[in-house]
Amino acid sequence: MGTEPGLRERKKLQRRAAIEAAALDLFEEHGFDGTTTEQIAARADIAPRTFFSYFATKEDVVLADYAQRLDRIVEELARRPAGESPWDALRASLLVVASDYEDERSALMRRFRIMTTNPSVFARSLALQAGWEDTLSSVISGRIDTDGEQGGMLARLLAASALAAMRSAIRHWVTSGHRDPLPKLVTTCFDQLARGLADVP
Amino acid sequence: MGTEPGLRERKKLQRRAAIEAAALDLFEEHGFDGTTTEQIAARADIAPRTFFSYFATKEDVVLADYAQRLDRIVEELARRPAGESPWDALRASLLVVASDYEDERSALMRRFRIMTTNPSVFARSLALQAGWEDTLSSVISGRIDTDGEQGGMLARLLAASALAAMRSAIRHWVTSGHRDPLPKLVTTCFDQLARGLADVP
DNA sequence: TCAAAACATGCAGTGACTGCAATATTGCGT
DNA sequence: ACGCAATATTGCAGTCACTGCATGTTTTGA
Repeated sequence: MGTEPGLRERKKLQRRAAIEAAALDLFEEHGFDGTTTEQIAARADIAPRTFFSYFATKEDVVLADYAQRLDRIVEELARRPAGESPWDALRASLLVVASDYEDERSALMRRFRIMTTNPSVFARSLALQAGWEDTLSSVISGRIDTDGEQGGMLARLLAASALAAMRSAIRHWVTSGHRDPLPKLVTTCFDQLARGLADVP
Repeated sequence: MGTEPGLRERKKLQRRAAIEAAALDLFEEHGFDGTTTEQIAARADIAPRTFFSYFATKEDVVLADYAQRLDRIVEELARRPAGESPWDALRASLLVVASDYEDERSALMRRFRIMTTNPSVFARSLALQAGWEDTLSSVISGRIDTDGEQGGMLARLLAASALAAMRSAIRHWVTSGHRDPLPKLVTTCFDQLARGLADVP
């Protein structure tokens, strides 16, 4: 059970990291479209064919961190006290990721820049976020106290709104040159949604 | 200025429609991945190369209606009285599209079915919706009465939340077998967000 | 030390998509 | 009605992401 990861596992992680590093460098040098998977493979010292046993698509390399982020959110969500309202639980969980983002700002910005300048990467990013929405929605529906048949819709609305808040905050954070710390912006958005959107003049 | 569309324009529309019809049929017969652009071209009686002067990608054929939907929303948004709150204006505008959806239910479901079973179509759909968000956000920021530098973030939050409401409602509409009419579900979601998410138990 | 499982690699192929040059069609002034 | 200019369609050749399969290599656990 609790055995150390073997040589095989370690090599796999190393390789994955090597591919990622090689790819990001090349994307910055020659652009996303200007880089072929062969070039990435060459720089990472692997066979061209091997690239695709580590990443399903070229786009996925840019978004390699999304899976762990989601894990982190779900983990945090599970840690929240049972009495807490779904919205507060979501806020707290996403704030954790927000401060991760703040800490890894420069590394993140590399990926953002590639993402925002390339439609296919951007599209893939949205698809992954939709996956987040599905997951959060089903986790939240366990915390929701509604017996009606529309509980599913409500759960999804909560998850979708939370991610909308997060994305709006991130967008402002990035376009305003990080004037305010991300967690503060995220809090502002969550507060607005908690209070309701009717009062926006 | 107000001249009739010439032969050229009419033929273009006809062809576009022919390609769309051919493609949707084929997608249903052999699946999206199981259909090539050549097959579509063959059935639409055009050269393979010509397909790509009508649609940028194979995915776009499934989502051909998105552009007009957005036009419709923006148009409706412009028609809303100046005194109305941004949120109510968004609600009214999206409700128009919601009843369009309700009316075109069966035609829509064809597209939905293809969209939800194919990751790349789904991803493209999200990208187009992100475009909606951009547009709505900038239109709404004109209606927002906030001088602060965070007005942009607020505008985006409104647009993103409105679309989140719409998507949540649509999802429920589809997965629950259209038990309730879409406009009613959309209203429910908008009401919840107007009132605030803090009160969800 | 050895057999089996897991993995990397090479090869050959498919199909979306592009640029370019040639050809056809339509619009319009005369 | 004619012919020129603008605009579309078409064919061709090419690039590249991605896949299945067969083969060789490394790692593991007994």
